[in-house]
Amino acid sequence: MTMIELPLTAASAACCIGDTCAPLTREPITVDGARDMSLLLKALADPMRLRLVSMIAAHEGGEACVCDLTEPLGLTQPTVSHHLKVLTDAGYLTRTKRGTWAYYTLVPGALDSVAALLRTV
Amino acid sequence: MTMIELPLTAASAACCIGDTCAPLTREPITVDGARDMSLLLKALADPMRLRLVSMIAAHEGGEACVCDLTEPLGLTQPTVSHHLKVLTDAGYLTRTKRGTWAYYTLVPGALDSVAALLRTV
DNA sequence: TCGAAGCATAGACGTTCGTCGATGTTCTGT
DNA sequence: ACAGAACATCGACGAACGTCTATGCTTCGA
Repeated sequence: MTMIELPLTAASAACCIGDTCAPLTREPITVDGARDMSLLLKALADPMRLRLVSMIAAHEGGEACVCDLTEPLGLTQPTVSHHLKVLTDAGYLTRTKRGTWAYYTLVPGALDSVAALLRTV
Repeated sequence: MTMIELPLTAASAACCIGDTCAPLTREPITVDGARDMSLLLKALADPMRLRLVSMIAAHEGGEACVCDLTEPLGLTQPTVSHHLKVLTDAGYLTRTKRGTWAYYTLVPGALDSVAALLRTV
């Protein structure tokens, strides 16, 4: 069987970390699993990025462009774009470009997948 | 009604962040809520700390001393103690000293509380 | 065609983080 | 009382992170 390396994202995280379906409390997580999971958590472990996720979800239509998010956060546009890229690369957000605007949306079930990873006995 | 400032820990995290019981997708999280939640996630967003939590949970009796954890991680004893302190301060672990040994245990429901915070609609 | 708007990227800078060696502290056994 | 074991704390150092300014790339409207 040929194994293919796939980038781990927040949406596909549940029950796939380190090729072990056991929760943390059954047997020790693998080294690779711990690394992947830490990347997912690290992308979320920032106040501004948490607010970004929350604001996008709460925004009308479940989507928001960069210009909607810059002012309420009190950050510059490049910084907001940076945070959005981190969240998108981790699999929490998707980007859709319409005209000159870039609209960001939550990936359905992404947060739930990560939450499932934290589940213990 | 008198409000008392309490340190937010992983065990008490569920439904208490920023005084809002709404999930992230209802209305934007508060500034303080985002800061507190990021601290909880940051404590967990490290490969070695994830492995520590997992190894302690999988250890016999659900507890482990520092000497049990140093060698399998390939870290020095001060580094392991440092990580255990971070996890303990965040509310994920408890410390019990018996003799010269310090035994660490998972706080029941701590991971679940944080997982509940990530729940969205 | 050209200027402006919206966004991404690049480079720089100060801060935080993970790790280490050295040392302090507490407890046990002799 | 003392030597050793187990652990915590301290100080230092390189790497990673968050933020900024400056700049480049598209797209739209005049």
